[in-house]
Amino acid sequence: MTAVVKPVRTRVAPSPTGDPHVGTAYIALFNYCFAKANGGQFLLRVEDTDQQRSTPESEQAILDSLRWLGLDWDEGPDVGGECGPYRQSERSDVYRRHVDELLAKGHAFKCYRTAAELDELRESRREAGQHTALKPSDLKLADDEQARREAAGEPYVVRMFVPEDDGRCVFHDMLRGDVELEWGQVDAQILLKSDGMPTYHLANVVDDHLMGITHVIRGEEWINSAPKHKLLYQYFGWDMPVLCHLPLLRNPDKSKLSKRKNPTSILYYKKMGYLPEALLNYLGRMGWSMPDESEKFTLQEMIAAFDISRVSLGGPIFDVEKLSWLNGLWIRENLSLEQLADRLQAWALNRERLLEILPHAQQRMETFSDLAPLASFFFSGHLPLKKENFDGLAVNEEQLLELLQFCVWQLDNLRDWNRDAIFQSMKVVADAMELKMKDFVAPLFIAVSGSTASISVFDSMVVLGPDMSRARLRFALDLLGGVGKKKLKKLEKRYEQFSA
RNA sequence: GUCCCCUUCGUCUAGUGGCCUAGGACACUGCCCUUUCACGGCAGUAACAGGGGUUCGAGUCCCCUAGGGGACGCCA
Repeated sequence: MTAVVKPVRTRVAPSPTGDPHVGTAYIALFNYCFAKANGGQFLLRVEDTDQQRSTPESEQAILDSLRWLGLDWDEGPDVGGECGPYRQSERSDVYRRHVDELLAKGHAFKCYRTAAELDELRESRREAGQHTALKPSDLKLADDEQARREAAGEPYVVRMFVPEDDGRCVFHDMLRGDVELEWGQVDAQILLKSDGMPTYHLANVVDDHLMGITHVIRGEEWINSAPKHKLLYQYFGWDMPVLCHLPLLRNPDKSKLSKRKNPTSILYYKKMGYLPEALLNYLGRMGWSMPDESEKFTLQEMIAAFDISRVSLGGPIFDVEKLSWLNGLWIRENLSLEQLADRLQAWALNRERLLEILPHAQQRMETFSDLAPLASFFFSGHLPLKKENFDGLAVNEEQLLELLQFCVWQLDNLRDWNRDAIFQSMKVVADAMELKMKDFVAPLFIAVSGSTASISVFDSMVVLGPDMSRARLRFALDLLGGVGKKKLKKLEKRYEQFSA
């Protein structure tokens, strides 16, 4: 097999809260190395057609994070904006035109089914049979009803036709060889939503084609959608890129790496004081190894030795401890004292960061030397807390755990990170637990800043940022023994009641 | 529930049929270095999920079982 020059593109999607996810960097890293090692381009497109969650800020956060890590992307062809969702009408028009083409060729159809009808259809299928995949024939309305809804201008989506017989779809994966899936599992995927936006599946295929993508390296969770994508390429009459599905990064309990169980935001690791080189290096050791098994290597060294067949398929568990060891190695062996001073200054001891903290510190200072004890928790990772630090609070032990757990969940779901939003979301918990604000915030003070005599928790959380704040609360929760599984379920129910 | 993917020390991994008495790294334990703590050095504990094949020979190839994960959305 000979290597051909391949432009490679990776897609990155913002998460609902806008945190750039390490999983995204992981996929990007392998795309980057594959492209560079094969003389191709690394093209990037931030992708999210969901207007609810995608914001210019969340898109920018991902781009900034990748740049911080040193994964610079190449200029790609202009297929409707270099990144960002398909908000603008002129950009969604690209997809509209392609959908019209499929409609005209008879590969897609308009579907006027309502959400309630879909639920019912799925429910009855689940009860009766095996598959829940909805086929074109299941969705079909009587001709007169279809005509009626169309005439009434009811909202519709455009779905793709899929085979309804018993055959199987075979596609090739660079690492797994031929993968076979049953067509019976493939539903009549929506291509165009009723708001006129394309779904990932359509946008993905159209963009890849227009950008001249030859290799798609993505996460394992996409294996099951490969048949849909293959079908779309056939419908359009386009060549399909080579597919490669990378294993998923895992939590210590082996589930897919998630924010609820592990800090997943790149920003968290940045704030924690990890070097971008070390984080990238560590990501490169996830499911991959240098031919000589070196533990420490640069991006350039990784590219020079890159061979995608060296990827191992077991889902690697993200081990913060080993990452920390590696980071220490980088600090000790790769930085001169001058460089270390520069890095530290850029990391936290810079003017902007100081100006964020000083408004809260100034009133509480008598001498300059008061700053360190007052503000040290802003520069810390995990606080040196002990169980005893939580003694003597107005809340009992059980309430304490509940309170922290509720707050963690509340903050997980918080989109806007500012003082008011944080305060409001915390107040919801205080009210639900029928606690006085003073009693309620005391444990938060300890968890976030290490002491009840400190800068306002809400202000502190704003400065610390979402990832570090959440990590502090989670750390306190763990320190206090955590919440058992049974208890957790009960709490989840209670939480659902008052958070909705 | 249905389908797909995966399975070497607790964790990351090496291993592409004989070089495997299974190697390295993190973590852990012990010793050395050291006024302390780290760093560093040395040593130790620890794995081929189970069962069947194929083969002169299997961690490596095939099948079954088990376990884990993922997908089944007008999310990506």
